[in-house]
Amino acid sequence: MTTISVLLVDDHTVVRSGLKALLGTQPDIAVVGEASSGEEALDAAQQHSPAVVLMDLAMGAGMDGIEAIKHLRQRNPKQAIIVFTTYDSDADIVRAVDAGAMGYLLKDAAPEEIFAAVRGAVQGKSVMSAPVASRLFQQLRNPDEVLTPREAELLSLLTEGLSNRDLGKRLFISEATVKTHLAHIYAKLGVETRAAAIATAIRREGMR
Amino acid sequence: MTTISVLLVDDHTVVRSGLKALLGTQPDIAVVGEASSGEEALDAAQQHSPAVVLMDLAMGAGMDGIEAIKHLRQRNPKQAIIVFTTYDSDADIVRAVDAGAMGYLLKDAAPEEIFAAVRGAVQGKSVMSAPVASRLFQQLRNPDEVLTPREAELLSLLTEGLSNRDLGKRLFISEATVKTHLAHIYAKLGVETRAAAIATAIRREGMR
DNA sequence: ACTTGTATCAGCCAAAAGGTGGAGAGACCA
DNA sequence: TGGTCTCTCCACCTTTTGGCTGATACAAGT
Repeated sequence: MTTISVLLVDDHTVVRSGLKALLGTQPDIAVVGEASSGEEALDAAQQHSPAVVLMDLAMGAGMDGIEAIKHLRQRNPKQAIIVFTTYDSDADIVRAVDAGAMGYLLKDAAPEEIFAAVRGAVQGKSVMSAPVASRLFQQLRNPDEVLTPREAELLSLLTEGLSNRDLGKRLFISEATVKTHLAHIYAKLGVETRAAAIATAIRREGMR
Repeated sequence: MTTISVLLVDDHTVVRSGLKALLGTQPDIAVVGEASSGEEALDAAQQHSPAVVLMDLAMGAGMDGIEAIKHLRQRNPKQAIIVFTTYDSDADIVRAVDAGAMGYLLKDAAPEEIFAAVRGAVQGKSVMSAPVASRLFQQLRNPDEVLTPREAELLSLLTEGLSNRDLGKRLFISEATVKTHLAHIYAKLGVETRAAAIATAIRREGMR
């Protein structure tokens, strides 16, 4: 039996110690490091080269989870990354999978689910919480209504109340392109205005 | 030295074990029970009569945190209840304090903060995370920023994505009046656009 | 009686957003 | 190679929104 080394990335101290306590009960799993931000995660991964990285997507300050995942994948593609977060937002799921996440767990997952995800990840298996899986399944059934990564990115910024101009600046694209993306997003979400899009996004997608 | 008995209420297993691990390092604090829902919390409180209840506001199903706090206070007013949650929503803070919470901690609080809150709570002291305190302070300082009932009604409909015209029809007022109310709402929320108002309302005020 | 707060309405103007109909570049796949 | 996606950009036009100023009416508290 090989021991699986795990790196925990979460800006909440309690969540980290909770995971550590839970994973500590498993003889074949060892937490080798902790990080509370994306930047720290990169350092810690460099230092410990864990087999699995358990990462929260929402980090208070600095690099967000998605960015961190991309960097981690780039440096060590063999490393399995499991997202461990509170919400099952469509956009986040798509972006995380796109960035290279192997699994997607919600924080209310049962301990057994977490263990299974860690063990599965090192074998190249994708393990995800049921609500997440059902969302992905639905997306496969209706590919027309799935936002592209770029659109999801826009929608996410949209829910922060930015104007088209600000969106353009933030994403380094012209206002015209912003409007094009928005039109597509509206069509896919089945709404006519940005207000409705934001409402739909936050309510339906669990965005915050 | 008296040992402080604590009951943990959170629907996330990892958060519970994290808190347990953290609090376990303190000789004067003992976790005497855990619950993952409001209903369970009431039972557990009855059984263990803990000195302090650490409770998450957002519980997946059934009774929410606020309801649970009210019931707990009713049964045992001497018990100190500390809210331990992820977001510092204005509405949640007010409602929790109103329901009888002694403290309000955010999940990214440092361990020392948590210990201090538990110890302070049994002495009747209110301990809260800095962002929470600053919000409460701001509310006391600026009663001007409280929405009138009519404005709140509008804001609520706004978060459903309605246009000014639709808002007018729904509330039987002219579009001009809608615009007036909106201008007041924007000023009070400190935003310039309806998009930002919706984002602020849903995120900060806990509207869903 | 006077002030304050709330709710209602109007008009004007500038800015932002949305609709329509394109179009080119790069990736990927059959 | 041809088709399909995705992302990017443009122009033109209409609708919507927001900023500003000002007004009336009613209720409640001082």
